[in-house]
Amino acid sequence: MKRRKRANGRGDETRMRILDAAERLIAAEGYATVSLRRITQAAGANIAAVNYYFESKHALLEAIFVRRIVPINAERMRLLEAALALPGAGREKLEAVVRAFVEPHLRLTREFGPGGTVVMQLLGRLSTDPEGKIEKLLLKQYDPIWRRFAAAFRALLPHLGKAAVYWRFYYLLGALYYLSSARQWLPRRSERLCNPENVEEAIESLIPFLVGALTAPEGNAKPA
Amino acid sequence: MKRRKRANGRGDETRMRILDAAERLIAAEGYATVSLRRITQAAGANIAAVNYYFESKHALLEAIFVRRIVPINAERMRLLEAALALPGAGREKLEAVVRAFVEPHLRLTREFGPGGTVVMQLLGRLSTDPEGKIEKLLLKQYDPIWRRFAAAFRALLPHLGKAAVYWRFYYLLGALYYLSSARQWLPRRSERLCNPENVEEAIESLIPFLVGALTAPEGNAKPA
DNA sequence: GTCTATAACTAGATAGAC
DNA sequence: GTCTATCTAGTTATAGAC
Repeated sequence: MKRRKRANGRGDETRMRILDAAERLIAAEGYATVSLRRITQAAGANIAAVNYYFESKHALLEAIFVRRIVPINAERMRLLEAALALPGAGREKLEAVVRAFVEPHLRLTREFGPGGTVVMQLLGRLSTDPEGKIEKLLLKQYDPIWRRFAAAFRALLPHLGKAAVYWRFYYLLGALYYLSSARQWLPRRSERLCNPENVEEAIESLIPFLVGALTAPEGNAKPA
Repeated sequence: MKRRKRANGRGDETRMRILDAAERLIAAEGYATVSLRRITQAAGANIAAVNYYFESKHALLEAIFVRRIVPINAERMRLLEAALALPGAGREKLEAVVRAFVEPHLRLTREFGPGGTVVMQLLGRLSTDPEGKIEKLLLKQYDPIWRRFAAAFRALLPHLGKAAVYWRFYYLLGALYYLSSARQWLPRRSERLCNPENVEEAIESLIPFLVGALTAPEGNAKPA
Protein backbone atom coordinates (compact mmCIF):
# COMPACT_ATOMS: atom_id res chain seq x y z
CA MET A 1 0.00 0.00 0.00
CA LYS A 2 2.73 2.49 0.80
CA ARG A 3 3.96 4.39 -2.20
CA ARG A 4 7.48 4.08 -3.51
CA LYS A 5 9.29 7.31 -4.11
CA ARG A 6 8.25 8.64 -7.47
CA ALA A 7 10.57 7.93 -10.34
CA ASN A 8 11.91 10.56 -12.71
CA GLY A 9 10.32 9.47 -15.94
CA ARG A 10 11.00 5.98 -17.12
CA GLY A 11 9.89 4.48 -13.86
CA ASP A 12 6.41 5.90 -13.79
CA GLU A 13 5.91 4.71 -17.32
CA THR A 14 6.82 1.15 -16.41
CA ARG A 15 4.51 1.36 -13.46
CA MET A 16 1.69 2.38 -15.75
CA ARG A 17 2.42 -0.33 -18.26
CA ILE A 18 2.22 -2.91 -15.50
CA LEU A 19 -1.07 -1.47 -14.26
CA ASP A 20 -2.53 -1.51 -17.76
CA ALA A 21 -1.43 -5.04 -18.57
CA ALA A 22 -2.53 -6.40 -15.21
CA GLU A 23 -5.92 -4.78 -15.51
CA ARG A 24 -6.49 -6.17 -18.96
CA LEU A 25 -5.42 -9.70 -18.08
CA ILE A 26 -7.19 -9.85 -14.74
CA ALA A 27 -10.38 -8.55 -16.31
CA ALA A 28 -10.19 -11.26 -18.93
CA GLU A 29 -9.13 -14.22 -16.84
CA GLY A 30 -9.42 -13.44 -13.16
CA TYR A 31 -7.04 -12.48 -10.40
CA ALA A 32 -6.04 -15.93 -9.20
CA THR A 33 -5.58 -17.30 -12.70
CA VAL A 34 -3.21 -14.67 -14.03
CA SER A 35 0.37 -14.86 -12.82
CA LEU A 36 2.73 -11.98 -12.24
CA ARG A 37 4.98 -13.51 -14.86
CA ARG A 38 2.35 -13.17 -17.54
CA ILE A 39 1.50 -9.67 -16.42
CA THR A 40 5.06 -8.41 -16.52
CA GLN A 41 5.67 -10.20 -19.78
CA ALA A 42 2.64 -8.51 -21.35
CA ALA A 43 3.82 -5.19 -19.94
CA GLY A 44 7.28 -5.65 -21.37
CA ALA A 45 8.65 -5.39 -17.86
CA ASN A 46 10.63 -7.62 -15.58
CA ILE A 47 9.11 -9.96 -13.05
CA ALA A 48 10.91 -8.16 -10.23
CA ALA A 49 9.43 -4.81 -11.23
CA VAL A 50 6.06 -5.63 -9.79
CA ASN A 51 7.60 -6.02 -6.38
CA TYR A 52 9.58 -2.87 -6.84
CA TYR A 53 6.65 -0.63 -7.78
CA PHE A 54 4.03 -2.40 -5.75
CA GLU A 55 4.60 -4.53 -2.73
CA SER A 56 2.87 -7.68 -3.78
CA LYS A 57 0.34 -9.08 -6.17
CA HIS A 58 -2.37 -8.11 -3.77
CA ALA A 59 -1.19 -4.51 -3.57
CA LEU A 60 -1.13 -4.38 -7.35
CA LEU A 61 -4.76 -5.42 -7.38
CA GLU A 62 -5.63 -2.64 -4.99
CA ALA A 63 -3.80 -0.09 -7.11
CA ILE A 64 -5.74 -1.21 -10.18
CA PHE A 65 -9.00 -0.90 -8.35
CA VAL A 66 -8.35 2.50 -6.81
CA ARG A 67 -7.18 3.98 -10.10
CA ARG A 68 -10.56 3.24 -11.66
CA ILE A 69 -13.07 3.59 -8.91
CA VAL A 70 -11.97 7.00 -7.66
CA PRO A 71 -12.84 8.97 -10.81
CA ILE A 72 -16.01 6.94 -11.34
CA ASN A 73 -17.32 7.67 -7.88
CA ALA A 74 -16.27 11.32 -8.05
CA GLU A 75 -18.28 11.72 -11.23
CA ARG A 76 -21.21 9.94 -9.62
CA MET A 77 -21.21 12.42 -6.78
CA ARG A 78 -21.00 15.36 -9.16
CA LEU A 79 -23.92 14.13 -11.25
CA LEU A 80 -25.96 13.30 -8.17
CA GLU A 81 -25.65 16.86 -6.89
CA ALA A 82 -26.76 18.14 -10.29
CA ALA A 83 -29.70 15.73 -10.37
CA LEU A 84 -30.87 16.66 -6.90
CA ALA A 85 -30.72 20.31 -7.85
CA LEU A 86 -33.43 19.72 -10.44
CA PRO A 87 -36.83 21.12 -9.52
CA GLY A 88 -39.67 18.88 -8.38
CA ALA A 89 -39.45 15.24 -7.38
CA GLY A 90 -40.97 13.47 -10.33
CA ARG A 91 -39.92 10.86 -12.79
CA GLU A 92 -37.34 13.03 -14.53
CA LYS A 93 -35.52 13.63 -11.30
CA LEU A 94 -35.47 9.93 -10.52
CA GLU A 95 -34.19 9.19 -13.97
CA ALA A 96 -31.43 11.74 -13.50
CA VAL A 97 -30.38 10.10 -10.25
CA VAL A 98 -30.33 6.66 -11.82
CA ARG A 99 -28.33 8.08 -14.67
CA ALA A 100 -25.89 9.67 -12.23
CA PHE A 101 -25.17 6.26 -10.79
CA VAL A 102 -25.07 4.26 -13.99
CA GLU A 103 -23.43 6.49 -16.56
CA PRO A 104 -20.04 7.15 -14.94
CA HIS A 105 -19.48 3.43 -14.54
CA LEU A 106 -20.37 2.58 -18.09
CA ARG A 107 -18.81 5.56 -19.75
CA LEU A 108 -15.57 5.62 -17.80
CA THR A 109 -14.97 1.89 -17.85
CA ARG A 110 -15.54 2.07 -21.56
CA GLU A 111 -13.01 4.84 -21.87
CA PHE A 112 -10.54 2.85 -19.84
CA GLY A 113 -10.92 -0.20 -22.01
CA PRO A 114 -11.76 -3.53 -20.45
CA GLY A 115 -10.81 -2.36 -16.98
CA GLY A 116 -14.43 -2.07 -15.98
CA THR A 117 -14.79 -5.77 -15.54
CA VAL A 118 -12.02 -5.72 -12.98
CA VAL A 119 -14.10 -3.41 -10.84
CA MET A 120 -16.96 -5.85 -11.13
CA GLN A 121 -14.79 -8.83 -10.33
CA LEU A 122 -13.44 -7.06 -7.31
CA LEU A 123 -16.93 -6.41 -6.08
CA GLY A 124 -17.53 -10.11 -6.51
CA ARG A 125 -14.45 -10.84 -4.47
CA LEU A 126 -15.78 -8.80 -1.61
CA SER A 127 -17.64 -11.78 -0.29
CA THR A 128 -14.74 -14.15 -0.81
CA ASP A 129 -11.83 -12.25 0.65
CA PRO A 130 -10.73 -13.91 3.87
CA GLU A 131 -10.54 -10.96 6.25
CA GLY A 132 -10.59 -7.24 5.99
CA LYS A 133 -8.01 -6.37 3.40
CA ILE A 134 -9.94 -5.82 0.18
CA GLU A 135 -13.21 -5.43 1.99
CA LYS A 136 -12.01 -2.38 3.89
CA LEU A 137 -10.82 -0.81 0.69
CA LEU A 138 -14.12 -1.42 -1.02
CA LEU A 139 -16.20 -0.10 1.81
CA LYS A 140 -14.08 3.02 2.01
CA GLN A 141 -14.68 3.70 -1.67
CA TYR A 142 -18.33 2.72 -1.80
CA ASP A 143 -19.74 3.69 1.53
CA PRO A 144 -20.40 7.40 0.81
CA ILE A 145 -21.80 6.60 -2.61
CA TRP A 146 -24.13 3.96 -1.28
CA ARG A 147 -25.38 6.25 1.49
CA ARG A 148 -25.98 9.29 -0.67
CA PHE A 149 -27.76 7.43 -3.44
CA ALA A 150 -29.83 5.38 -1.03
CA ALA A 151 -31.00 8.59 0.61
CA ALA A 152 -31.82 10.09 -2.78
CA PHE A 153 -33.79 7.03 -3.86
CA ARG A 154 -35.64 6.99 -0.59
CA ALA A 155 -36.70 10.61 -1.00
CA LEU A 156 -37.82 10.04 -4.58
CA LEU A 157 -39.68 6.80 -3.89
CA PRO A 158 -41.97 7.67 -1.00
CA HIS A 159 -44.35 4.84 -1.84
CA LEU A 160 -41.70 2.27 -0.92
CA GLY A 161 -40.64 1.04 2.49
CA LYS A 162 -37.05 1.49 3.55
CA ALA A 163 -36.19 -2.17 3.05
CA ALA A 164 -37.65 -2.19 -0.46
CA VAL A 165 -35.47 0.77 -1.43
CA TYR A 166 -32.36 -1.03 -0.26
CA TRP A 167 -33.35 -4.23 -2.00
CA ARG A 168 -33.96 -2.39 -5.26
CA PHE A 169 -30.75 -0.44 -5.05
CA TYR A 170 -28.97 -3.74 -4.64
CA TYR A 171 -30.69 -5.30 -7.66
CA LEU A 172 -29.80 -2.20 -9.62
CA LEU A 173 -26.15 -2.91 -8.88
CA GLY A 174 -26.58 -6.44 -10.14
CA ALA A 175 -28.05 -5.40 -13.45
CA LEU A 176 -25.36 -2.78 -13.93
CA TYR A 177 -22.37 -4.93 -13.10
CA TYR A 178 -23.63 -7.86 -15.10
CA LEU A 179 -23.30 -5.67 -18.16
CA SER A 180 -19.55 -6.15 -17.90
CA SER A 181 -19.99 -9.76 -18.94
CA ALA A 182 -22.35 -9.02 -21.79
CA ARG A 183 -19.79 -8.54 -24.51
CA GLN A 184 -19.28 -12.18 -25.34
CA TRP A 185 -22.64 -13.49 -24.42
CA LEU A 186 -25.43 -11.18 -25.37
CA PRO A 187 -24.83 -10.58 -29.07
CA ARG A 188 -25.03 -14.26 -29.87
CA ARG A 189 -28.06 -14.86 -27.67
CA SER A 190 -29.94 -11.89 -29.10
CA GLU A 191 -29.75 -12.58 -32.82
CA ARG A 192 -27.06 -9.85 -32.82
CA LEU A 193 -29.73 -7.27 -31.96
CA CYS A 194 -27.97 -6.14 -28.79
CA ASN A 195 -24.50 -4.68 -29.00
CA PRO A 196 -22.94 -4.13 -25.58
CA GLU A 197 -19.92 -2.45 -27.19
CA ASN A 198 -22.20 0.47 -27.88
CA VAL A 199 -22.32 2.35 -24.59
CA GLU A 200 -25.20 4.59 -25.63
CA GLU A 201 -27.31 1.59 -26.53
CA ALA A 202 -26.54 -0.06 -23.21
CA ILE A 203 -27.31 3.08 -21.22
CA GLU A 204 -30.55 3.82 -23.04
CA SER A 205 -31.80 0.29 -22.58
CA LEU A 206 -30.75 0.09 -18.95
CA ILE A 207 -32.18 3.41 -17.71
CA PRO A 208 -35.86 2.76 -18.50
CA PHE A 209 -35.48 -0.77 -17.18
CA LEU A 210 -34.21 0.57 -13.86
CA VAL A 211 -36.65 3.46 -13.59
CA GLY A 212 -39.52 1.07 -14.22
CA ALA A 213 -38.09 -1.32 -11.65
CA LEU A 214 -37.65 1.33 -8.96
CA THR A 215 -41.06 2.91 -9.42
CA ALA A 216 -42.99 -0.34 -9.45
CA PRO A 217 -45.47 -0.80 -6.61
CA GLU A 218 -44.28 -2.87 -3.72
CA GLY A 219 -45.47 -6.46 -3.94
CA ASN A 220 -47.13 -7.87 -0.88
CA ALA A 221 -49.52 -10.45 -2.25
CA LYS A 222 -47.84 -13.81 -2.00
CA PRO A 223 -49.62 -16.21 -4.36
CA ALA A 224 -50.12 -19.76 -3.18
CA MET B 1 -16.44 -36.04 -18.51
CA LYS B 2 -16.81 -39.77 -19.01
CA ARG B 3 -18.33 -41.53 -16.02
CA ARG B 4 -16.45 -44.04 -14.00
CA LYS B 5 -18.25 -47.29 -13.41
CA ARG B 6 -20.59 -46.85 -10.49
CA ALA B 7 -19.34 -48.05 -7.15
CA ASN B 8 -21.27 -50.39 -4.91
CA GLY B 9 -21.85 -48.23 -1.86
CA ARG B 10 -18.91 -46.63 -0.19
CA GLY B 11 -17.61 -45.20 -3.42
CA ASP B 12 -20.66 -43.20 -4.37
CA GLU B 13 -20.69 -41.74 -0.91
CA THR B 14 -17.12 -40.53 -1.22
CA ARG B 15 -17.94 -39.08 -4.60
CA MET B 16 -20.78 -37.12 -3.07
CA ARG B 17 -18.72 -35.89 -0.18
CA ILE B 18 -16.15 -34.56 -2.61
CA LEU B 19 -18.84 -32.83 -4.65
CA ASP B 20 -20.33 -31.24 -1.57
CA ALA B 21 -17.04 -30.02 -0.16
CA ALA B 22 -15.83 -28.73 -3.51
CA GLU B 23 -19.05 -26.87 -4.11
CA ARG B 24 -18.95 -25.22 -0.73
CA LEU B 25 -15.32 -24.17 -0.97
CA ILE B 26 -15.45 -23.01 -4.56
CA ALA B 27 -18.57 -20.99 -3.85
CA ALA B 28 -16.81 -19.30 -0.97
CA GLU B 29 -13.38 -18.69 -2.46
CA GLY B 30 -13.36 -19.32 -6.16
CA TYR B 31 -12.28 -22.11 -8.46
CA ALA B 32 -8.67 -21.11 -9.00
CA THR B 33 -8.06 -20.30 -5.36
CA VAL B 34 -9.23 -23.59 -3.88
CA SER B 35 -6.89 -26.53 -4.29
CA LEU B 36 -7.84 -30.16 -4.63
CA ARG B 37 -5.92 -30.79 -1.43
CA ARG B 38 -8.19 -28.57 0.57
CA ILE B 39 -11.26 -30.02 -1.10
CA THR B 40 -10.35 -33.62 -0.39
CA GLN B 41 -9.27 -32.72 3.10
CA ALA B 42 -12.61 -31.05 3.79
CA ALA B 43 -14.37 -34.07 2.31
CA GLY B 44 -12.41 -36.46 4.48
CA ALA B 45 -11.15 -38.13 1.34
CA ASN B 46 -7.78 -38.70 -0.21
CA ILE B 47 -6.19 -36.40 -2.71
CA ALA B 48 -6.07 -39.20 -5.27
CA ALA B 49 -9.79 -39.82 -4.99
CA VAL B 50 -10.65 -36.78 -7.02
CA ASN B 51 -8.77 -38.18 -9.94
CA TYR B 52 -10.34 -41.52 -9.44
CA TYR B 53 -13.95 -40.33 -9.42
CA PHE B 54 -13.50 -37.41 -11.76
CA GLU B 55 -10.84 -36.98 -14.32
CA SER B 56 -9.41 -33.67 -13.28
CA LYS B 57 -10.15 -30.54 -11.34
CA HIS B 58 -11.90 -29.16 -14.38
CA ALA B 59 -14.15 -32.20 -14.73
CA LEU B 60 -15.01 -31.90 -11.06
CA LEU B 61 -16.15 -28.35 -11.69
CA GLU B 62 -18.37 -29.51 -14.52
CA ALA B 63 -19.90 -32.21 -12.35
CA ILE B 64 -20.69 -29.64 -9.66
CA PHE B 65 -22.33 -27.39 -12.16
CA VAL B 66 -24.40 -30.04 -13.88
CA ARG B 67 -25.65 -31.48 -10.62
CA ARG B 68 -27.21 -28.14 -9.73
CA ILE B 69 -28.29 -26.60 -12.99
CA VAL B 70 -30.17 -29.59 -14.35
CA PRO B 71 -32.92 -29.70 -11.69
CA ILE B 72 -33.11 -25.89 -11.62
CA ASN B 73 -33.70 -25.64 -15.33
CA ALA B 74 -36.11 -28.57 -15.34
CA GLU B 75 -38.20 -26.83 -12.72
CA ARG B 76 -38.02 -23.61 -14.71
CA MET B 77 -39.43 -25.36 -17.74
CA ARG B 78 -42.19 -26.98 -15.72
CA LEU B 79 -43.26 -23.68 -14.18
CA LEU B 80 -43.04 -21.89 -17.51
CA GLU B 81 -45.48 -24.33 -19.07
CA ALA B 82 -47.84 -23.80 -16.18
CA ALA B 83 -47.53 -20.03 -16.44
CA LEU B 84 -48.18 -20.01 -20.16
CA ALA B 85 -51.26 -22.14 -19.63
CA LEU B 86 -52.81 -19.32 -17.62
CA PRO B 87 -55.61 -17.48 -19.40
CA GLY B 88 -55.12 -14.01 -20.87
CA ALA B 89 -51.85 -12.19 -21.40
CA GLY B 90 -51.86 -9.64 -18.63
CA ARG B 91 -49.70 -8.69 -15.71
CA GLU B 92 -50.41 -11.83 -13.73
CA LYS B 93 -49.22 -14.01 -16.54
CA LEU B 94 -46.03 -12.00 -16.88
CA GLU B 95 -45.45 -12.23 -13.17
CA ALA B 96 -45.91 -15.99 -13.31
CA VAL B 97 -43.31 -16.25 -16.07
CA VAL B 98 -40.83 -14.11 -14.14
CA ARG B 99 -41.50 -16.26 -11.11
CA ALA B 100 -40.92 -19.39 -13.14
CA PHE B 101 -37.47 -18.16 -14.00
CA VAL B 102 -36.46 -16.73 -10.66
CA GLU B 103 -37.93 -19.05 -8.07
CA PRO B 104 -36.26 -22.35 -8.97
CA HIS B 105 -32.87 -20.71 -8.85
CA LEU B 106 -33.41 -19.10 -5.48
CA ARG B 107 -35.32 -21.90 -3.88
CA LEU B 108 -33.18 -24.78 -5.09
CA THR B 109 -29.85 -23.09 -4.51
CA ARG B 110 -31.08 -22.32 -1.04
CA GLU B 111 -32.00 -25.92 -0.52
CA PHE B 112 -28.63 -27.00 -1.75
CA GLY B 113 -26.83 -24.71 0.62
CA PRO B 114 -24.26 -22.29 -0.72
CA GLY B 115 -23.97 -24.12 -4.03
CA GLY B 116 -25.95 -21.42 -5.75
CA THR B 117 -23.03 -19.09 -5.86
CA VAL B 118 -21.04 -21.66 -7.77
CA VAL B 119 -23.56 -21.53 -10.54
CA MET B 120 -23.19 -17.77 -10.60
CA GLN B 121 -19.43 -17.95 -10.59
CA LEU B 122 -19.49 -20.39 -13.44
CA LEU B 123 -21.65 -18.07 -15.45
CA GLY B 124 -19.07 -15.44 -14.76
CA ARG B 125 -16.38 -17.75 -16.02
CA LEU B 126 -18.19 -18.15 -19.31
CA SER B 127 -16.44 -15.10 -20.65
CA THR B 128 -13.06 -16.08 -19.25
CA ASP B 129 -12.73 -19.70 -20.23
CA PRO B 130 -10.08 -20.04 -22.90
CA GLU B 131 -11.89 -22.04 -25.53
CA GLY B 132 -14.99 -24.11 -25.71
CA LYS B 133 -14.89 -26.39 -22.72
CA ILE B 134 -17.05 -24.77 -20.08
CA GLU B 135 -18.76 -22.55 -22.58
CA LYS B 136 -20.16 -25.48 -24.51
CA LEU B 137 -21.47 -26.99 -21.32
CA LEU B 138 -23.13 -23.75 -20.29
CA LEU B 139 -24.75 -23.16 -23.63
CA LYS B 140 -26.05 -26.68 -23.72
CA GLN B 141 -27.73 -26.18 -20.34
CA TYR B 142 -28.95 -22.65 -20.89
CA ASP B 143 -29.82 -22.44 -24.54
CA PRO B 144 -33.32 -23.97 -24.38
CA ILE B 145 -34.15 -21.99 -21.26
CA TRP B 146 -33.02 -18.73 -22.76
CA ARG B 147 -34.96 -19.35 -25.97
CA ARG B 148 -38.22 -20.37 -24.35
CA PHE B 149 -38.28 -17.57 -21.82
CA ALA B 150 -37.24 -14.97 -24.38
CA ALA B 151 -40.12 -16.07 -26.58
CA ALA B 152 -42.52 -15.89 -23.63
CA PHE B 153 -41.35 -12.41 -22.66
CA ARG B 154 -41.63 -11.27 -26.22
CA ALA B 155 -45.22 -12.45 -26.45
CA LEU B 156 -46.15 -10.82 -23.16
CA LEU B 157 -44.40 -7.52 -23.86
CA PRO B 158 -45.73 -6.50 -27.26
CA HIS B 159 -44.92 -2.85 -26.64
CA LEU B 160 -41.21 -3.60 -26.67
CA GLY B 161 -38.90 -4.12 -29.62
CA LYS B 162 -37.08 -7.41 -29.94
CA ALA B 163 -33.77 -5.91 -28.86
CA ALA B 164 -35.31 -4.34 -25.77
CA VAL B 165 -36.70 -7.70 -24.69
CA TYR B 166 -33.27 -9.31 -24.96
CA TRP B 167 -31.61 -6.45 -23.10
CA ARG B 168 -34.13 -6.67 -20.29
CA PHE B 169 -33.90 -10.43 -20.03
CA TYR B 170 -30.17 -9.99 -19.68
CA TYR B 171 -30.50 -7.37 -16.94
CA LEU B 172 -32.92 -9.66 -15.18
CA LEU B 173 -30.20 -12.28 -15.06
CA GLY B 174 -27.82 -9.75 -13.54
CA ALA B 175 -30.20 -8.79 -10.75
CA LEU B 176 -30.93 -12.44 -10.00
CA TYR B 177 -27.37 -13.71 -9.94
CA TYR B 178 -26.13 -10.76 -7.93
CA LEU B 179 -28.35 -11.97 -5.13
CA SER B 180 -25.85 -14.74 -4.51
CA SER B 181 -23.37 -12.17 -3.20
CA ALA B 182 -25.90 -10.38 -1.04
CA ARG B 183 -25.48 -12.42 2.10
CA GLN B 184 -22.43 -10.63 3.44
CA TRP B 185 -23.00 -7.25 1.95
CA LEU B 186 -26.60 -6.24 2.00
CA PRO B 187 -27.55 -6.66 5.67
CA ARG B 188 -24.85 -4.27 6.82
CA ARG B 189 -25.59 -1.73 4.10
CA SER B 190 -29.32 -1.77 4.74
CA GLU B 191 -29.44 -1.11 8.47
CA ARG B 192 -30.17 -4.86 8.75
CA LEU B 193 -33.53 -4.30 7.07
CA CYS B 194 -32.81 -6.73 4.24
CA ASN B 195 -32.11 -10.34 5.03
CA PRO B 196 -30.97 -12.33 1.98
CA GLU B 197 -31.01 -15.54 4.00
CA ASN B 198 -34.79 -15.33 3.87
CA VAL B 199 -35.68 -16.68 0.45
CA GLU B 200 -39.27 -15.53 0.57
CA GLU B 201 -38.20 -12.00 1.34
CA ALA B 202 -35.75 -12.02 -1.54
CA ILE B 203 -38.28 -13.43 -3.98
CA GLU B 204 -41.05 -11.06 -2.98
CA SER B 205 -38.79 -8.04 -3.32
CA LEU B 206 -37.29 -9.19 -6.59
CA ILE B 207 -40.48 -10.10 -8.47
CA PRO B 208 -42.15 -6.65 -8.43
CA PHE B 209 -38.81 -5.07 -9.24
CA LEU B 210 -38.50 -7.24 -12.32
CA VAL B 211 -42.11 -6.97 -13.43
CA GLY B 212 -41.89 -3.19 -13.18
CA ALA B 213 -38.62 -3.25 -15.10
CA LEU B 214 -39.95 -5.45 -17.90
CA THR B 215 -43.19 -3.55 -18.37
CA ALA B 216 -41.63 -0.09 -18.38
CA PRO B 217 -42.04 1.85 -21.60
CA GLU B 218 -39.10 1.77 -23.94
CA GLY B 219 -36.90 4.84 -23.57
CA ASN B 220 -36.08 6.66 -26.74
CA ALA B 221 -35.59 10.24 -25.63
CA LYS B 222 -31.90 10.81 -25.09
CA PRO B 223 -31.44 13.90 -22.94
CA ALA B 224 -28.60 16.23 -23.76
C1' DG C 1 -11.41 -48.22 -3.50
C1' DT C 2 -8.21 -46.06 -0.82
C1' DC C 3 -3.85 -44.84 0.31
C1' DT C 4 1.40 -43.00 0.19
C1' DA C 5 4.92 -41.12 -2.33
C1' DT C 6 6.50 -38.53 -5.75
C1' DA C 7 6.92 -36.59 -10.36
C1' DA C 8 6.58 -32.46 -13.00
C1' DC C 9 5.47 -28.00 -12.79
C1' DT C 10 4.20 -23.23 -11.50
C1' DA C 11 3.43 -19.73 -8.25
C1' DG C 12 4.98 -15.24 -5.58
C1' DA C 13 8.75 -13.19 -3.65
C1' DT C 14 13.57 -11.57 -3.13
C1' DA C 15 18.84 -11.18 -3.02
C1' DG C 16 22.20 -9.12 -5.28
C1' DA C 17 24.77 -7.91 -9.72
C1' DC C 18 24.81 -4.09 -12.79
C1' DG D 1 15.59 1.12 -12.07
C1' DT D 2 16.20 -3.07 -14.21
C1' DC D 3 17.87 -7.43 -14.58
C1' DT D 4 19.08 -12.75 -13.65
C1' DA D 5 19.00 -16.42 -10.68
C1' DT D 6 17.10 -18.70 -7.14
C1' DC D 7 14.38 -19.86 -2.88
C1' DT D 8 10.38 -21.70 -0.82
C1' DA D 9 6.10 -23.37 -1.12
C1' DG D 10 2.34 -24.41 -3.42
C1' DT D 11 -0.14 -26.83 -7.31
C1' DT D 12 -2.26 -30.97 -10.36
C1' DA D 13 -1.75 -35.39 -11.53
C1' DT D 14 -0.29 -40.21 -11.33
C1' DA D 15 2.17 -44.67 -10.35
C1' DG D 16 1.91 -48.37 -7.63
C1' DA D 17 1.41 -50.65 -2.85
C1' DC D 18 -2.30 -52.55 -0.19
